[in-house]
Amino acid sequence: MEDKYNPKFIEPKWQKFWEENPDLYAAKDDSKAEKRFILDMFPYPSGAGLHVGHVESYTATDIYSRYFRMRGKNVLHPQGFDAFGLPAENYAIKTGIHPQKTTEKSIKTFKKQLGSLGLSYDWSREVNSSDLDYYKWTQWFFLLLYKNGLAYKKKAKVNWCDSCKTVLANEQVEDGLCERCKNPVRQKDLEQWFLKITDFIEDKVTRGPSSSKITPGLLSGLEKIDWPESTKMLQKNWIGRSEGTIVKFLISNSPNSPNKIPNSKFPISNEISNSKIQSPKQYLEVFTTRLDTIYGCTYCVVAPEHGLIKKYEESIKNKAEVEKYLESVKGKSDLDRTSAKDKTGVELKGIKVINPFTNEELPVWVADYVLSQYGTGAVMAVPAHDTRDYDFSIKYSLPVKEVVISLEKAKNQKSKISAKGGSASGRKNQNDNLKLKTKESFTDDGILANSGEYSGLTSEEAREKMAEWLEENNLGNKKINYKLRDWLVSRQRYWGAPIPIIYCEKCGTVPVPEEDLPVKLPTDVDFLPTGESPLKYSKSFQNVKCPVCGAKATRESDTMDTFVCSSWYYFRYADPKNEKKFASKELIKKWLPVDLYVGGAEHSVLHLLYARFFTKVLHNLGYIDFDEPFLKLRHQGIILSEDGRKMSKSLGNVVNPDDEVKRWGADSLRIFEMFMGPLEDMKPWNTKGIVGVYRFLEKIWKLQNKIHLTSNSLNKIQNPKYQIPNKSQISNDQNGKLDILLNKTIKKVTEDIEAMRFNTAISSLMILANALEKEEGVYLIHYTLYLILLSPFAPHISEELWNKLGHKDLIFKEKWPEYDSALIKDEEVELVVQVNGKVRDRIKVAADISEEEAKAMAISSGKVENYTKDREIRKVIYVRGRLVNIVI
RNA sequence: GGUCCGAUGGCGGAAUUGGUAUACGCACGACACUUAAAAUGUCGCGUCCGUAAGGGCAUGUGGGUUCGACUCCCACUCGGACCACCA
Repeated sequence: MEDKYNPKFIEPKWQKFWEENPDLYAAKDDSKAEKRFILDMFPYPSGAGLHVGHVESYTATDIYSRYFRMRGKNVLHPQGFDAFGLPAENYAIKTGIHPQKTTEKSIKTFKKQLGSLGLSYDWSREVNSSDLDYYKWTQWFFLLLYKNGLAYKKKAKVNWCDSCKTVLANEQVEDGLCERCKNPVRQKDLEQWFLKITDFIEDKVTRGPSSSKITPGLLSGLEKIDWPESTKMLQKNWIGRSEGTIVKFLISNSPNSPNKIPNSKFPISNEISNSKIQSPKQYLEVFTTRLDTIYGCTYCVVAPEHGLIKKYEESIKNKAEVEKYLESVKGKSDLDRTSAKDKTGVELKGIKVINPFTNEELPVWVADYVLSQYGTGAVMAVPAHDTRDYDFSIKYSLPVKEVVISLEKAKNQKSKISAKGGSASGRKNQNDNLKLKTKESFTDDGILANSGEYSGLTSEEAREKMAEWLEENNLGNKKINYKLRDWLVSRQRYWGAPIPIIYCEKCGTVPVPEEDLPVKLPTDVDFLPTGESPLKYSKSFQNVKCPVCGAKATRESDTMDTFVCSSWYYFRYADPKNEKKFASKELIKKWLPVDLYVGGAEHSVLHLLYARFFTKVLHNLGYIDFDEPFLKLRHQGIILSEDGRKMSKSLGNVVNPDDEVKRWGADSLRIFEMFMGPLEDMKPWNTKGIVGVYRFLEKIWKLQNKIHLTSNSLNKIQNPKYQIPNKSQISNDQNGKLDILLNKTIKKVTEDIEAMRFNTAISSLMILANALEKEEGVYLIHYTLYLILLSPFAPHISEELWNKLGHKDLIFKEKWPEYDSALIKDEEVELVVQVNGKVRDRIKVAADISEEEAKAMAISSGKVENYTKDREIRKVIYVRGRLVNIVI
């Protein structure tokens, strides 16, 4: 009786076996073999369990891991759980069930689901960021940063979510809304802990024992790592480095204004020089990347929060109007403020500044399109060359003055000028031209005009020269600005790692001594959010003795952003049980950095930037000798639902991997998800598609009945340890074709796995299976090698069939086959014969045919002669093994 | 608005990186097996003309480079992702 492929039976059987033999997948700390650290982003154990996106990336790393194990590498392929976080706490608020309980339960479900997929994790190294033994080290990291001046507390305007009642990092605010609950975020002043990530943007001299070394910064470090270009670009943009200049605009009518401007290039106007006041000069500092446009500056704008307004309160003549405006801005949420396309502002009447280059007196406006946090919170407005300033100038009828013209325009004018033969008329012409063009701003670099001695220079040259002049005269300096802010890590939440700080009335801020770690999360808390951390109301937690003086003191009641926990977890896998250190130096050296990291692109900035920061800190302090944690990074693409939309509970179009495993088996689900398309691509689910993969596995199952022995191949059968037949063996062998195909498949599958092109690897396995199936009988050697190639993709069926062949050992203990390069070359090839690039014939020739012979054969081909008749052959192009192109 | 990416049959996608476009899978159609259906197997499956042999046209649109372009260059159209008043 023929047995049928039955994943329901064989998959649990092998999963049980693997579970009972955890050593099979364990990474060996003491092995001398070359290591491979292959890592998945550890999941947040949500109550919803695993989704198909998890399956996609976990299968990819599993295939990769299994492949490298078979290549004799010492593979570290661990998994763990990012277990702290808001959802569990929110659930606790709703139900009163402690987050620890729900988290434990979710983790159990997750592990069961992961097990049902046949993933080859080394569970002996599991980490859980909410475990005491884990967050002890998260706190240790905080102290490390604190002790090195990289963690500090300051009062700051923070993003506050009224619904979550907590602070959010800039990165967690989307469109002015809370990333999690979509509530509008508002600004609030709070004392908060920050980590100094901005210290590591640029390269940095190390502080560790070898202080002559450099820690490459977050920017330059991107250059040497194998990450998707788009991800690197996102990080670069997020860091937002821009080179510019600080320019000091003299506040001309301040109570302390000087009577003249030193070093000005222009005679000072009477109005200003007659001013009587003679005391320290007051300046408005602006930041600009377009210093070359400064002759076109027609006013300045400060942010509503800018200090100037308060300082010169008395000089402002339209105080009521300004105050009203400031009030209206304050009422706006971040969303209103950034989504408003219409720019608003009010002139600060009575305040004037002086452009250091032109000596013109300019009005100052306040407007909320200028951001207080960026640069100096003040800008010079050049309507002719900045779209925002242009919009604003149109609305409030402010002058527009063009001072940069495009290269082509400059050329045209030059020819006009020379045609007219006089520079005087030329200049006039130029001015006319400038006045005409006020429909929109020209924001590109170009050639300067109307810019005094700088006219005629390119923008780039002008920026250089102008900055020099400013520096010489103490009126400004070059400055690099970044969008990236320091990382705010305080959260007014319970379910996170407590910040290990104690506040003593006498001693002030005191770090918890290392030997007192961990600072344990108390259990006597009420989860209902109050705007303060629930820890604040736990007596057992709050009241402590000051570790320095022993006096009564209180603990910091905020917990850390969960991204702190996930910034270092990959180190812990190297040495997960260490009680003395976050990981020992030797084991870090053995396993890290991570060779392959796979996870969602949504982490392109947050987690991946923070993790790099932590690694750079450790490098800088001499703990480790590498400075990038993840050498190679790949993202799995989002799997859409069948209708092309995103899967979501509310749309009811979520595919549950459990259902698919139940129906088709884990092997089918694994292969199907890999076969859908390139790993990184976004692709829709196709319910019917998995059937094809199931049929493919069924086909392989049935092939076992075709294994047969011919007299020709008897030697192979008698020797159960297979070997690839050599060329002389196959020359008499009817199945020589299959040997060639098998070798080609070995090559293709090997190369594709290494490049993570799993979809084409599977396709080539299907082609070989189809070819084997067409044969009346299949050689054992072919089948044996086939199963080995299949095993990383479909571990259960491969192991079962291997076992049925009578092997005592497991298939994944087998060596990955090498292909025979002599056997991947066809003896005969099909040459395409083209006439003028169009295919007209195909001829079979020996693979090693000479160029002359090939050309001659092609030309004499009957079909070709129809086209070449009566025409002269001008040229013949030969591409070895591919084609002959006859040009007539 | 900016930046980046992409566009190939009815669908997911392949194409040795400038050399046979549409591999592999799904869907579909015909046939075989069956009382019937399912399953399975065989064949077909870009499009147009043609009984056929064969030929024309096709990789979003238009142009260019080349003996030869899905692949390189220019312009445009559409779609997606990210950022979004960062001076």
